[in-house]
Amino acid sequence: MSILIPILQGLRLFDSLPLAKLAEVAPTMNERRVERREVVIKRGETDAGLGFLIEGRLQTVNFTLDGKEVGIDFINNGDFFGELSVIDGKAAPEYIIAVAPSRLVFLRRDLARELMFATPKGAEAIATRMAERMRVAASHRAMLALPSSFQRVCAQLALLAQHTTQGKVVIVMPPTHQEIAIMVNTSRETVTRTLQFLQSMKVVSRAGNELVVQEPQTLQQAADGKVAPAKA
Amino acid sequence: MSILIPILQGLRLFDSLPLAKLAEVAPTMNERRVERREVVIKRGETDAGLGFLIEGRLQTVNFTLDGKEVGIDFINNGDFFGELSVIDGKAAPEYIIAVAPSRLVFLRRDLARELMFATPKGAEAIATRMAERMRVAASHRAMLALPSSFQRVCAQLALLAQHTTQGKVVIVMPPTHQEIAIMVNTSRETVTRTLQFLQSMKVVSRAGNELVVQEPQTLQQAADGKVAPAKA
DNA sequence: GCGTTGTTGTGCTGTGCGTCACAAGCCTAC
DNA sequence: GTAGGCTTGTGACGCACAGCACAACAACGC
Repeated sequence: MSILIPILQGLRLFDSLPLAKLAEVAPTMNERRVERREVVIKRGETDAGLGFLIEGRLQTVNFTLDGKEVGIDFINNGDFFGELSVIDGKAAPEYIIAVAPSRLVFLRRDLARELMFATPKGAEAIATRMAERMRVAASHRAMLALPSSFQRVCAQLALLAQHTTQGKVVIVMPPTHQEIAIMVNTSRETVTRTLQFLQSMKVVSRAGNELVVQEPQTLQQAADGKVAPAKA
Repeated sequence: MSILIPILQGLRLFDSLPLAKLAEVAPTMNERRVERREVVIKRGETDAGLGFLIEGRLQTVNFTLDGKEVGIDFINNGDFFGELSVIDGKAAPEYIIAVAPSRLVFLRRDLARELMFATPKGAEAIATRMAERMRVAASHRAMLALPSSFQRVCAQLALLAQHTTQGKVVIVMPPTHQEIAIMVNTSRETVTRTLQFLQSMKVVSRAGNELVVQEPQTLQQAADGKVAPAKA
């Protein structure tokens, strides 16, 4: 019996799947470890299969013709990725790279399709997950439409923030300024300046490899354009 | 037997469905006609059901807190919409409004779910369609990330363009400058100026209620930043 | 210790484009 | 016709911010 099974059971897509089915597909999957900056899926690939992120963090990115990097969104623990090609057989629209050392497994396309479509439950699980992705995409687009860079950075920080059990709001493993910049379509320097401003206002503060959001509602107001840095 | 059946058969989601099933659900749907600017689905609604656009054109839009309108994408003949709430039962993330007089029908949520999930074919159809939506969303985001407004307008025009049977490339029922502006996150004036420039370069030209793209590859190059208006 | 490489911080300059303002078409209505 | 809507076109102003340059770190290896 594969050592993967307990890991697979923790994945959202699989949590409704009977153990027997899991045991059936587990032997076909093997783990892969990638370093930071390593490419996981190339744009244009069609047969990468369905990927699952066990540990680490990935980012979907794209490149414009002039070589500028464009960040799309992050993939966190337990998420799957690469489902578009699995569903429609067409080329992957973007690159997926690791932004932290990560562990992943892949499921062959035919087996993935079987899990996804053979049962109503599987279909519902995959549709629900895709709907979630669409909602993330929608909020990301709404963010890109914000008028000022300052607002976009704040909005992105608000999206990244998570509540801890102690009621604090933190961003774990904060992305680099550069990584934030390409997500919100601005320059690295503007991100730095925005964060400087937020720190001077005591809205956020650094603590090791966490970014603590001290005033979540102020951050939200900043994203909404209610709070802005002084002109001079 | 409902007069709707032949219409429904023309819809992409239904083309693999047996006639008997269609006849079963058709009586529960009734047609609705909306005028330009009328709201079809409000943000926050949860039980609108699955909508189908028979004729006309819809646009998904959102509003920022300061009242600015943000265009997301267009829904054209034969498309369905409102699937997110049907799948996950959560609130609609955006408004859907008519940009042209339109005819639509709605399918109740429970029946829609049955069609979508009861059979592997239905599940595949809906997943494929959602994958298509995701790809559109991806290309839309890639467009929003383009550095200059000029490029974004050109890229949006390129997305809207369709090939006719005579090998010409046209944009039928072109959106107003304002509508383009909110889609590409720029101002109406910039859209006007971009179009003026493109017309002066003979890249596009107006012909009645069509916009003819005379030089599709030049338009694409403009979107890629290879062609730009003169500084002065 | 030293060098190397990646990240963050800050000043300066130029300009793209958002915004305001207003003119000029083009509808439909009456 | 004239009036009141929308949509399109164009000039002028000002500022947010991209881009450049460089300094100050931190983290790693040797």
